[in-house]
Amino acid sequence: MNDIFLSPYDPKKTEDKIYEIWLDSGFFNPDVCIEKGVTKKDAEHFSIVLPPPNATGTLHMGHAFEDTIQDVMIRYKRMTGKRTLWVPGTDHAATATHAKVEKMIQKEEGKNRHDLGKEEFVKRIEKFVEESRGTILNQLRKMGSSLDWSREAFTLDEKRNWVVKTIFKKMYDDGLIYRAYKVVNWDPKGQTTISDDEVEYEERKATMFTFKYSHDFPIAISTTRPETKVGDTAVAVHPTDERYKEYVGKTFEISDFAGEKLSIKVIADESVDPEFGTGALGVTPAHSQIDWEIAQRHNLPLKQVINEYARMTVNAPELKDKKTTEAREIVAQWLRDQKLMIKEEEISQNISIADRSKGIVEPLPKLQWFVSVNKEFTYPFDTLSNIKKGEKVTLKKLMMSVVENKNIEIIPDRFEKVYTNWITNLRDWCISRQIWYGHKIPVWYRKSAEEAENDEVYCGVEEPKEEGWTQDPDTLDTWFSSGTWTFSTLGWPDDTDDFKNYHPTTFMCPGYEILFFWVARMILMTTYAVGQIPFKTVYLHGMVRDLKGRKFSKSLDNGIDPIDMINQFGTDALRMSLTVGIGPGNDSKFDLAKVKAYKNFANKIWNITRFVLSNTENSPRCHLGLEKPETFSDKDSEYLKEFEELIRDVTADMESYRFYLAAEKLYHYVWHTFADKIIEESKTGAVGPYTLRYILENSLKLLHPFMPFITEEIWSHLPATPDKKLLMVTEWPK
RNA sequence: GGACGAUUAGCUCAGCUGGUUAGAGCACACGAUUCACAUUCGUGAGGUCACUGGUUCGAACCCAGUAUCGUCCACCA
Repeated sequence: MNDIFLSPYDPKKTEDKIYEIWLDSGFFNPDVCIEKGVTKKDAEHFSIVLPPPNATGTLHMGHAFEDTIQDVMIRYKRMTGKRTLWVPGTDHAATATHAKVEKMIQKEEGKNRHDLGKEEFVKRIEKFVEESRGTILNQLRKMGSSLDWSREAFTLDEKRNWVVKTIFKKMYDDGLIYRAYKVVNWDPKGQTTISDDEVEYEERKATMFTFKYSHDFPIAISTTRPETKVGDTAVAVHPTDERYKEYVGKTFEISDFAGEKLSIKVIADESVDPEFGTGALGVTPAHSQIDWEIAQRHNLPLKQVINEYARMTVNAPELKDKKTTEAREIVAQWLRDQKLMIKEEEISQNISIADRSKGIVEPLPKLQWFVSVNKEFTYPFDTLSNIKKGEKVTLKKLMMSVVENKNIEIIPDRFEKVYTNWITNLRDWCISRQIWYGHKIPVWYRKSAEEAENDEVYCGVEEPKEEGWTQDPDTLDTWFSSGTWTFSTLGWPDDTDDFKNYHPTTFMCPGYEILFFWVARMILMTTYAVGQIPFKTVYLHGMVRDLKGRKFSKSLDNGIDPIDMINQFGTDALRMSLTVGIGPGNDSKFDLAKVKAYKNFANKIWNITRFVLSNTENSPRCHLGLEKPETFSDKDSEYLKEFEELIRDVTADMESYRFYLAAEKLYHYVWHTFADKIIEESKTGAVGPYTLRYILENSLKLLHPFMPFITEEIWSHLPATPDKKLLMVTEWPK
């Protein structure tokens, strides 16, 4: 027996060394596995593309959790002989990175991005991203992740940029990407548009004002934002509302409303709720999504009164350049002074917040790029089981059908409903952003004499050759590129071996919070551009929270660094604590005691090995490796049979992605059956050395996906068996 | 307003398609231990499985409803 077993297990002496051995072996790369004969060339594939962590700093406990789940599946599948590939990568995370670096520069140098200029600012971001990537990739290694580093990708590298441009052009040519002047979500703090998904809601107290525009105006309206009312062009009532019927169709000129001239047409629209407020809605087409839609239906003029900095643009001197919050009180006071105010009441309402900057979203009309989810086009592929070549489809239909028809399995399945409900209500996706870091929109304009809307437009993967074209200054929503992740990492649009061999990928493991942002977008992009599903199974994991059930956040300062945990307890202990008993879609509370318990478990395995080796290595019945005795004692037979059952159980759990149960069973078996019963009984001679060695060796195999370091370390110290090789590529027991 | 989830031991949670006396870890009590391991072992206490009704030979599990907590979506101006 190696002397190493005489002292307690020390992860620090083991983990980095073992990871180097794995790297040197090359077995993280399936090509090497095939070359060296540990995987059959024609074996079924199992592939995962790592959800790329944002290159904005360091990995947190949620990443550690996510990485563990994936590595558990990857290691298990590799051992069962699958052609197993796990592709690493990082995400440029446009908005998040942009904001983070701008904040850092502001703090350290007191400058904003405009002080630096576009070129310099983007350079600084790239430098920051490069550093973060290094940190993140290093942390992934510490977690033991068996990622194929030779295939590493970045969402903003040249290859991925090529894919993004290719798909943008394809969608543009298909009429699925269009440019339009519409009311969008504008984030005045981040100075960019954002998509509907990036809007969060926060409940706040507000005042609901009820008033009339003028004493001559017959209808009272209610609003929480009186300052926007200087931009009203209509009042809408329900068509059946008897109270206002006589006014419908009439236009009222109001010579002075808080210093502005208004022209208000009374219209009838089904969308108005006659029960709410006065039953009449002041329509502000430029500053409300819903009002914009009403205005479209009734051909109403639009009057913008607020700018990108959330300041008033009207000419009235009391309001001009005022912040909207100031203007609100000025208009309210004017209404009171004019005796036009009818009622003021405190209500609680949801206000829209930009998820990244936390700025209050200001709906503004802007000329932006959109992906149309409801426009029909002819499907060009014959590779999806439910949609035929030549069929008329929409992006929405594509996204819906592959989930409804179970081409893609979502675990836990309750999220299927959440997904389909979201798709049903999906509106066109605003994809252009006014930030500097990200994929540039592959569109060029040539000036026309008139307004921007009439510019000549060129969309292409490469810039136009002739003179006089200017590229669109905007960048793309980061999720546009993330949506291509499963196939852009595998070489598409080229007909590469990787793409043929590993796509559709088998498994995807994101948190449920990015079901819409990312999972849905991957399904959209892949079914549209490639004619395949991106993955067969999506395993949505929950969030790791602190012991009080709160999110980990900087403001609470309750973060726990996975690397600290690794240093204290070892990676294997951390991995077990993040696996056992945490089912899909469930949030978990991170408990130090649990990590400690699995550190103890690691030591238990260590000592079991010490006992088994010292009691079997000189046993005459146990020759080199494992020579099976001719007859077994009753106890031997019983325990071996019990172990077969464990193998079957654990294997079945792994096959159906119930690794959180498999890990628990193994823990319980190894400690309370193997150590406490079988080994104790072996001391009386009732259990033979073959049984001990057999159970030890096969337990190591079963535990390896969960606790790769200690199992590989112990494996390397076992007396040689005929097919001695790394545990990570040893066959899974049957 | 809509959808979904949770409610099981003091705490954190398992319990996969309904099947003996409901499980684990931590914590607790008592005891053991030079002979693999004090990062140990044994024993024990501790539960109306939120509540009400129903289906069934049988319910923590299925159905209907109630309560509390939580999440997501929509958003009324």
